[in-house]
Amino acid sequence: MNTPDLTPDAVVADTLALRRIEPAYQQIASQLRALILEGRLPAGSRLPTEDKLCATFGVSRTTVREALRMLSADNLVITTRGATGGTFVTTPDVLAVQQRLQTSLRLLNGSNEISHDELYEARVLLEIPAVRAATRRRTPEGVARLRALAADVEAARTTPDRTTRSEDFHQAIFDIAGNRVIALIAPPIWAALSLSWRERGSAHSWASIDHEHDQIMEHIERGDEDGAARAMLKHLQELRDIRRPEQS
Amino acid sequence: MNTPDLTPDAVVADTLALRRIEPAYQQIASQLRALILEGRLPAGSRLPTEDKLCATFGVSRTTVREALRMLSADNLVITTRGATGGTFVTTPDVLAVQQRLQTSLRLLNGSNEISHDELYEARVLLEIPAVRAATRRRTPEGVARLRALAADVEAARTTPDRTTRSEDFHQAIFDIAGNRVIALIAPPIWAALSLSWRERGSAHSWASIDHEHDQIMEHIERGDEDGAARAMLKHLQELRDIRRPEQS
DNA sequence: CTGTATTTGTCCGTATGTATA
DNA sequence: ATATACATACGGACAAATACA
Repeated sequence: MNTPDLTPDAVVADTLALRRIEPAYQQIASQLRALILEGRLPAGSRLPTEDKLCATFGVSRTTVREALRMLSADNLVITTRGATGGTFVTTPDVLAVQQRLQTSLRLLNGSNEISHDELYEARVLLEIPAVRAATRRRTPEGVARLRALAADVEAARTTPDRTTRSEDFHQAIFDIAGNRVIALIAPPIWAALSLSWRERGSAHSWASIDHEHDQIMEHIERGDEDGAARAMLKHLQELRDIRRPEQS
Repeated sequence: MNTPDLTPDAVVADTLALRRIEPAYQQIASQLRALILEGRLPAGSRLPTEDKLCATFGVSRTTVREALRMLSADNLVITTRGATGGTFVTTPDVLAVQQRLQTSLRLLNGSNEISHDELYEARVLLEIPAVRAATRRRTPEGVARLRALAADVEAARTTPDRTTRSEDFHQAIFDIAGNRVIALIAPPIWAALSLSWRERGSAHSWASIDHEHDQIMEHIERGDEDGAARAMLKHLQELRDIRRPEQS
């Protein structure tokens, strides 16, 4: 009656929509994960003890623990030891999300699924609109903060320190721009980018970078959106050229 | 001699830079993770069997397995059963990265660390530069693909189907824009956004959406970057207004 | 300060399921 | 069909950390 040209096995699998069986620990992890994502287990709430989870799921303690380890790797729960210990639903953490995204981008870059040039272009594509938004939404406090950070960059003497301070300066622009989604996504892209860049800072290039920072700040302060965008683009190109000198 | 106003405990902890002890399974996961990220365990390579890992780390099987579960939750390894089974380093997977980013954004949105408006603005901030890049880098094949997808949207009759097709249309623009970093990041943002949007498609709004798609396509085809950007902005605003009608 | 209870961390031994040769 | 190699799962036990009386 039912597609007689298929093998009996295939018919059964197809008509009943059978799925490959999943290990117990994965099923448990999936169920708990769903509860957390649906908000039925709110952040900070405590899961049952491992023994109770064993009872409810009808599995051994090893199985439950493996499921909990998966959730903790997802940054969905943390477990603490001791009398008042247990497994608790974590509050979402921006930093953890950024670190995870960074390693993912790094791996995708390593396997040539995304290229160096795309990372750089993505940075430009994020940072130009961001500096425009920052110009529109600037506040006296924000501008003052930028000035202080630019001074920190100039004061830094070693290359690693300079790099860190410079990233703070750029991050501050994202903060002033006021979009936390963009502010969250941009740093992992920079980080993945700079992992394959060789640092080549010289006293000469540092001076020109300081000058570019100043120009960006001035345009932001004056409310000159186009000028700020132009200055930022020039700055990013300069940063790229410093770190990847032409190799003839 | 050494900061005598601190408690002895604090002095010891400070001078020796002591760290909180980590469970064995976390240490093992960290070590293996580092090996994978450094590329010393290339994608596809096979880890030692659980028994051998027990021997090298000097721990029991339980501990090794919990560490492996953490790595598998990170999408760094997969394990298969059977004689030729074992634990293998995975090749980086774009889809897995996107899904993870989506759930992260969803959680951050739920805990008010990022707002609805920021998600929408982020979409605009990514999509306007993308449609500009797509216009510059358009190819006849790409434009033909856009036409086909726009026709698919018009042909779709149910609201969910329409939504899916429309996302395909937008995704195609990202593909033509040629930046896989942006193309990777945008969909999770949409998805997190649409989770809190109520679908409210009506026949009337569908017609205007189809018209906007056509206009975007025409500007891309003519190479009119500014026009394409304007049309896209108008379209995104329309999409927002449909789904979030003013609630007076 | 000293148990004591609670809970996770870790180990061992054993049995089962699964895929390959 | 049988053997082999591997992950999966169980149950029991003890150690270690933490809070609290």
